[in-house]
Amino acid sequence: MENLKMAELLFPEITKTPEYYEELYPARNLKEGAVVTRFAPSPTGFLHFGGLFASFVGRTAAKTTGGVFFLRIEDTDKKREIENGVSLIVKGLNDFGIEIDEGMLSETVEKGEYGPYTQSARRDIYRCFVKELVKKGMAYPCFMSEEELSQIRELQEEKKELPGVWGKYAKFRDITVEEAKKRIDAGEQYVVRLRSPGQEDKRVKFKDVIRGEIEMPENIIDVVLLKKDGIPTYHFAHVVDDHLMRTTHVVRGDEWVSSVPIHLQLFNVCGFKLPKFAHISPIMKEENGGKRKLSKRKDPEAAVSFYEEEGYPAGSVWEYLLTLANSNYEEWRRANKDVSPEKFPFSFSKMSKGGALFDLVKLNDISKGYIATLSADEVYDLLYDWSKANDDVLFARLQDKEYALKVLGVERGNAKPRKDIAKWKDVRDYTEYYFTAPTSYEFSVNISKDAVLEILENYKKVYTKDLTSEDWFPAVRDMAEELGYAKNPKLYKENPDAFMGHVGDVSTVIRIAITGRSNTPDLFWISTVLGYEETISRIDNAINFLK
RNA sequence: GGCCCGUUGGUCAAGCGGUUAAGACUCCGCCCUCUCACGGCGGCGACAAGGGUUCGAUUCCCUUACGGGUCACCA
Repeated sequence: MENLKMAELLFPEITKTPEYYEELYPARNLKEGAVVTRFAPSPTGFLHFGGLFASFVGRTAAKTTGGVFFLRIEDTDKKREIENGVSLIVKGLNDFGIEIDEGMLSETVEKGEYGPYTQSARRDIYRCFVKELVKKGMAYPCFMSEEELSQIRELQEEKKELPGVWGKYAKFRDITVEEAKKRIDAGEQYVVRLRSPGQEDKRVKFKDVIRGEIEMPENIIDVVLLKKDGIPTYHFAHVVDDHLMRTTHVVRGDEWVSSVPIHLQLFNVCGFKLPKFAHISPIMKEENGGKRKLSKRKDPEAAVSFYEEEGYPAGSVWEYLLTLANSNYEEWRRANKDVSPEKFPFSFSKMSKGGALFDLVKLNDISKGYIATLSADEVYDLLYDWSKANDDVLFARLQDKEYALKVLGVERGNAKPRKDIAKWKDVRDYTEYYFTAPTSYEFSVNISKDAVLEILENYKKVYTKDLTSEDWFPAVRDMAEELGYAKNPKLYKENPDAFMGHVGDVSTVIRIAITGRSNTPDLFWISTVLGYEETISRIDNAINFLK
């Protein structure tokens, strides 16, 4: 009776019952084994790599099991919230192709039957469930002041006891309705706390799908359920939301494992079925020989916008994350070259328990491999979008699509495609010579100026309009031989004194004349892209430069 | 400090009582080759330390060290 009165005193405006919500959000009709999970960030800043990783894992788990992945915004802390926080997260997710089945699509728009997906819009739901707890005597109003709280904390530290409001320190546990009413009428503010049924010497066990069995002391703290502003804490909101949204797997960072005993207890007192937990280890960064968590403030690569700005395609980042999540992915990838990554049999239990160091070199390697599998058209489209926002010069160059496709198509699409582009930011420099003729040249010191001129003059005669790719190299080789160069490097090495050099030296001279560089892809194809006139004109430029 | 978790080559990692301790990235050779890239072959390089248990421990237990997380009316 007392409990019921207390509930009405605290929550007079709540008329709905938990049953109402249970019916409103029925069990999901999904096939056996389907994973329902979510990404539940606070809108406090840009999406960071750890968040992207967590949502990626959730997305992958849902996708590979025919489940649901949704985005819930945890905005119960108004103080830390920033403007456009939701948009920042949604954009970050979009940029990397993390698709959302349900939840927030923008600052105000959402989709799905289990909403609202923003916690601030769920106030009545939480209050309804807290009211129920009060009715059952499992929760109570607490009028302790901040000073009192820090006082008991000091005392507890002194006595080396568990800090927090528990047992004998929970002075409002048994407050009467009369007293509560008196204090409320007097304008006192209060929080609602759980009356923890935990016992000091008991332990709880749970199984994390990544980390396995974990055993910890049972929670005995009367945790805050509703803050003085009537808004729930993370702990309570998490329990109510994930129950009502029918989450099967709670995927989140491993900073949460230490509060699992609280969550376990909360699910229990509410009479909710327990979800499975998947606690992901953080991605680390090396610093001064040590490891530390990738930091939003200190590390540019912590912000997902870094990858967008550098021009790592979503597919590259996706594959990198997959190798980070399940290390057998690379092996699977090699065995299933043409299969979509979505078909990869993702497994929580294969995830690493320790934090992995973020490895940009590895990302580059994976990205090169990924970009090498793309067609010139695909590269063009991705590059077009990227340069539009990030590189005006490149963007202007891409306006001549026909030419750009030729440039991007050099040595692409064959059995051994080139792997030399890791990110779009590299492209401008990498393709520079297709768009601007070299203005200065550095020919090898081993070859005299006269010899260079001789090679170039002769090459103008050799390089004809109708030359094919099969004929090109033999023609260069013959020319080299005539001028006194060995027709292959081996011959030259065997008898260096007999030759002026070898065919490689000759083609390098030509290469530098045309591109200004000593290392480039196949010269014939470069010339083909440039066109006959341009090629000859560049040779002439080089000749004039030397004279 | 209490409570959790972790520690296999420079990095990411297989391994789950008996293995010459996989593989990938990096680095270094060689081959292919007109340069570069690709590709192929090969090499360098590891079970944090000490105790147990066991015929036998990288694998199981304990201790130590180191690293990480957490102990809010923040998530």
